[in-house]
Amino acid sequence: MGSVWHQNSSAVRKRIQSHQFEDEGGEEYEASTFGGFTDYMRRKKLKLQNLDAEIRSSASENPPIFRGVVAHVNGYTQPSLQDLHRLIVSHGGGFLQYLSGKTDATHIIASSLTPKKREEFRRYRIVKPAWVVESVQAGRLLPWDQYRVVDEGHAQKVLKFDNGRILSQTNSPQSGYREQSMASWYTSRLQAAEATNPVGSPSGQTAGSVLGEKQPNLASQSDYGDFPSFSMDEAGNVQASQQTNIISSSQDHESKQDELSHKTVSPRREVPETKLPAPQQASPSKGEMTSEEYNAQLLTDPRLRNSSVVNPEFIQQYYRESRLHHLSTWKANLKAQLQSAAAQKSQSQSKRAKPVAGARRYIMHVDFDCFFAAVSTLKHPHLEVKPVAVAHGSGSGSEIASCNYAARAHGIKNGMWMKGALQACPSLQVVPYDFPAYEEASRKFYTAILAIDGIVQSVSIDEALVDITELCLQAGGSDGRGVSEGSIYREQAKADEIAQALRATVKEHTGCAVSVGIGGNILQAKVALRKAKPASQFQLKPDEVLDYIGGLTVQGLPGVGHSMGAKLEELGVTYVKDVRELSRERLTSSLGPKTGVKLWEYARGIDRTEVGNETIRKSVSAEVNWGIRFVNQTQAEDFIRSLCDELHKRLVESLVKGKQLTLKVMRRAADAPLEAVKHLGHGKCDILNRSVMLGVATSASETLGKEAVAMLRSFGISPGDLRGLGVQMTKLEPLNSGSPRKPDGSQQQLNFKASPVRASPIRKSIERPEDPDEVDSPSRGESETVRSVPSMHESGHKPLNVSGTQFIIPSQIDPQVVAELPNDIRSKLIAQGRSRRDTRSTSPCPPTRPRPRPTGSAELPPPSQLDPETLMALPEDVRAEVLGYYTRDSSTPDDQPPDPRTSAPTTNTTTITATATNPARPTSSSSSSLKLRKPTTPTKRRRGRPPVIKSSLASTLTQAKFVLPHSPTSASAPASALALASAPTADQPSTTEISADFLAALPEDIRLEILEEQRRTRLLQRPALHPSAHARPPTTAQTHNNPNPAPNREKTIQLPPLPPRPTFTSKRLSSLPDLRNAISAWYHAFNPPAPGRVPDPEQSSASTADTEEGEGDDDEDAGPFDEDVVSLARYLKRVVLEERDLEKAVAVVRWLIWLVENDYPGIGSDGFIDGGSTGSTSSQSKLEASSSQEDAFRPPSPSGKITSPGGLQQQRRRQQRRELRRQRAGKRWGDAVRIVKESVLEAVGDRGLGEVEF
DNA sequence: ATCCTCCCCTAC
DNA sequence: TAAGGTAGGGGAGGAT
Ligand SMILES: Nc1ccn([C@H]2C[C@H](O)[C@@H](COP(=O)(O)OP(=O)(O)OP(=O)(O)O)O2)c(=O)n1
Ligand SMILES: [Mg+2]
Repeated sequence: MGSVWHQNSSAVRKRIQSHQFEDEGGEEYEASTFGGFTDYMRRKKLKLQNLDAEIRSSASENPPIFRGVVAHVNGYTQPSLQDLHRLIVSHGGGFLQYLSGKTDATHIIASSLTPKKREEFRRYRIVKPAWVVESVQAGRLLPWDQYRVVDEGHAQKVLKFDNGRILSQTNSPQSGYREQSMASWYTSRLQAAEATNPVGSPSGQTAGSVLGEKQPNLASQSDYGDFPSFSMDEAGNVQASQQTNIISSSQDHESKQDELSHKTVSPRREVPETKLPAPQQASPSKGEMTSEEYNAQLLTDPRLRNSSVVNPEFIQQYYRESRLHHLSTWKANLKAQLQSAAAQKSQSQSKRAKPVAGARRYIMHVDFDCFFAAVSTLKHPHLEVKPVAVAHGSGSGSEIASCNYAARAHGIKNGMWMKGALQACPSLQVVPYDFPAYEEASRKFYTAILAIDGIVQSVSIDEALVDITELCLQAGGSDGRGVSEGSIYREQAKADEIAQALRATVKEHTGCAVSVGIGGNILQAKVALRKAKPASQFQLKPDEVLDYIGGLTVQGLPGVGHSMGAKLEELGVTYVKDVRELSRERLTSSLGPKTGVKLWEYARGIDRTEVGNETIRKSVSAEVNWGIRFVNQTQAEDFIRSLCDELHKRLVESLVKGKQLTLKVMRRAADAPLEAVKHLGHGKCDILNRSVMLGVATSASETLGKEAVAMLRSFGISPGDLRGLGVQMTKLEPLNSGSPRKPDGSQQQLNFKASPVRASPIRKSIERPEDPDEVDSPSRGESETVRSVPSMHESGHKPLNVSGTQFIIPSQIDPQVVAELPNDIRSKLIAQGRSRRDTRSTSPCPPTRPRPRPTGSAELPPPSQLDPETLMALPEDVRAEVLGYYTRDSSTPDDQPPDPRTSAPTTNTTTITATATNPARPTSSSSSSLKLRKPTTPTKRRRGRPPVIKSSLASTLTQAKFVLPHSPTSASAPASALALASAPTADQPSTTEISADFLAALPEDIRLEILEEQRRTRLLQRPALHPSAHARPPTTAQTHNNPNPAPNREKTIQLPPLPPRPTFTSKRLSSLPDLRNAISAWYHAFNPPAPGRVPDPEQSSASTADTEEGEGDDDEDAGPFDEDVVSLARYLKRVVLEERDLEKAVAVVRWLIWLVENDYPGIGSDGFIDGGSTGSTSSQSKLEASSSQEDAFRPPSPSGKITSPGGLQQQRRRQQRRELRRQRAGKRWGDAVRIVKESVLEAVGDRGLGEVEF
């Protein structure tokens, strides 16, 4: 298998998921059985069907304690949904089976919530089931607040272990009522305790211990406490006591086992204690260090550093050692190879008349016995009869990929963690992986299988399905339909014979045993294999099918895992035969149409699936959820880009490109310790994902990297809390048309029609021949990714729904064009096109809405001629310009009316052709070609504010942006999108590059940051150039043109927040980098960081622009927009009330204060209070009052303000105005601070918390 | 009805 | 120490 294979390509669809990763609990893959998982969502559905009526009627004399309460139960709950329902309804309450977005449930009952749900229910009172139970017991409605589901679902997770089972997971359904019930405050206490006890403390398990349950040893798999690396001691002890035996590959002998065991004893790792040397910290509430600090310390150990993401070669190194990665890769390659072989075969020989309709069939399922273990053991013959397991080491968190039958006799299973395995079998021998040997054995195995004249389908590296119907029927001498006993006998004998021969062959060539299951269909072959298993074969005859299958456990059926097993159990099913008691309807209503039918059929031995069906790849992805320990955002972003390079490589290998990119993130759960149980493992996490529709299918790593980074930023996750990252491409298309990369991709042949291709150069940058990749996305900033564009279609051209108005799309932009824009830009343009969707989905995507633009922007201008592809193909800076132009427009509606641009543009000179880039998109675009209008004016403009950020900024700041981080907002909030990060960013292409002058004028820290960013960008880009497949044009040179490598433009500016400042950063803030970023960007947008703005060409232009608007005026634009302020205030309030993260809110306020104080001493802190009115009310009024003014500033605002465009004023005048404006700005910022502060205080009051100091 | 997105689940 | 990847099936629920 190691050979090289190719594949074909494509089609579309798919995405990733998000949920909480619970597993830690059991063995990851099979072994499981952990009790609790059972329910899970099944209930979700079942419950929905009860009717209140019955309940009510049945219980009437209960005190109506729930009068006024309308509840909805989410997820698994200990008193079951039905019970809760009954309790509530019978005690005067209302119950909603479904929560239609806007309905009115007053309370949500849940024991825990997934991040998604959490977000979805953000506006409700979320209480634990105990509230209901205890209220009923008490005979009165107890205060719900005491039963809050803390934080997110995670919070309580800790408590979960209840029955001795390990439920580690957050939501795992299982928790018993008890834990759920006591939870509430109790829970919080525990959490607090935990928090306090940082990582290191060996006691990491505080929670567990407190509860006392902690589970027995087996807990091993739980991420909660068990053998966290920290508690190495524990682990060590355990190990020591057991003495593991590791066989080195070269020599075997158990004798050496001791080495390892010994070492374990020492507590080596940096012990927890270290943990806190923490410098800053100081913070009160959580006395722990931040995740970044922790990671930094952790990485002090060179060995750890080497095995974590910080190592540049981490990805390669990791994949080289990842068995699961190998399994997946092998499988994909085998599949491709076999499919292509089959295709060729069928082509050459037309044969294959399918067996007649109702004919008997003979299918073999062939599989190596404990594959890895068997092959690895070949090198250690003497271990053959001992319990052996294949793993990377004998440490407690090492996973057993495969274990032999001797080991299984002790209860060990594949996927189990070493700790548990050693407990079950102390004498377990651990042998190392030998991937090349597995490939070799597999190669021989497939060779033998392919020698059979049957239809082959690979299942995995060690497993295959072979349809030998034809061979058997031939041997039997019938068409397979007759009932001649003689024929049937001969057929069956033939099948056995084939299997026998195959097993002998494989055994002979590989030295390992394979077992064969034979049956009349895939299902039967598969279940027969189980019985065949150790080194044998078994043919399940037709007349034995029902009995045999009926005696299996439902989970023994393919496709039935813990979740479905639990649902079935709830339906009273344990064995397959029990399924037969259920009607098809019952099954389909409980499990879904397809699943229900499939199960019904499986229970009767029916399976219509054919062997060898061809399939086309629908997605390509790359992810790493181990070893992820970042100290800062840059590392995270660099890593993501590396992953994108990997993804790019895989896309090219598969000859596909895709239109939808999805980022998957594993974030340390709120209640998870900084150190996972498993060494460098992800531990308990929340899984989040977000996707973007790329207007054009691509495989360019730079594009992927930018989009992925943007999405990552939009999550606003503290880098130290990241535990896993992945990128996936879907909506695949063949790479065919243009070469994937050609240097210039220029021409995608197919597409562009129109204009001759030439790079257009708008502006300087042109020169770069651009690599397609480089060009791709124009802006980089963090934009929020809007995935929106929901409607986009395959062809890509479904217009976005830019429905109307919301976006202001500049006049002439064609929706299609918009659709094609890179997402960050697009998002700006489009605000929320998807708002609806947003709502529901998780994504916090921000529908960024541009500021409220008064304008009716709604109308889209006549379609422009911008060819999206073309646009994508442009060099980044050029594209930025173009986009900036649009952006600008959007912001300034005024201009539009006339639409000068439109017309103009068209005519305009430069046509951008696809210069580079990806082209490929065939068809599509051909039609449109766009022309740009003048590039020259970059437009930077924007209201008088600062150069950078333009509208985007504005938009960003609007509510949309300040959305609670983790979750997507629920429907209600329009704002859901968050994209904080993005906001600042930049969209603004206008700014394009950063001039030297401008840089010079920046504060040192910022400047360094920018430079660093640029450097990084450059580095990254280059590499991309060589991607194996194609060589990219060395174009890089281009960069030179601009003083600043283009890409960064403003974005850079906003980038990172300056470390220096915020002292308060120490705390939680660090976890909100994006938030701070957004605030900084927002603030600096109005208050340029550099003392005096510098005259820089770019800048000046920017300022000029400012002037334009601003000037016209007066400065009204001197300060922040009220709506942004209000938005921030609201957001923070939500942070306090819903996210319940007061510290974060306070930190943000402080950050703002700090910024303001810096520029306007005295105003930010207290001074503001005087002038302002007091009370929130006043603040409001104030806002309103000012608002009128402000409108003027807004770019979009329709008010005619805009005025003199040309505004080139003289500097003096400008200066004067500037000063004036400065004063006003100071006042406005002071007001902003006050408003925000009050909002937080108000929230604090609502929560009944004590006072807060800013 | 049918499609689409976003998950969840399963398998090795 | 450990290397917890990856793709497809399918359900829920909204849009069409
Ligand atoms: N959780 C798992 C399950 C499997 N594998 C790898 C190692 C196995 O050897 C190989 C094949 O998986 P099988 O399910 O076929 O298991 P075995 O071949 O080990 O055992 P058997 O087939 O005898 O049950 O896949 C793994 O790494 N991790
Ligand atoms: Mg096997």
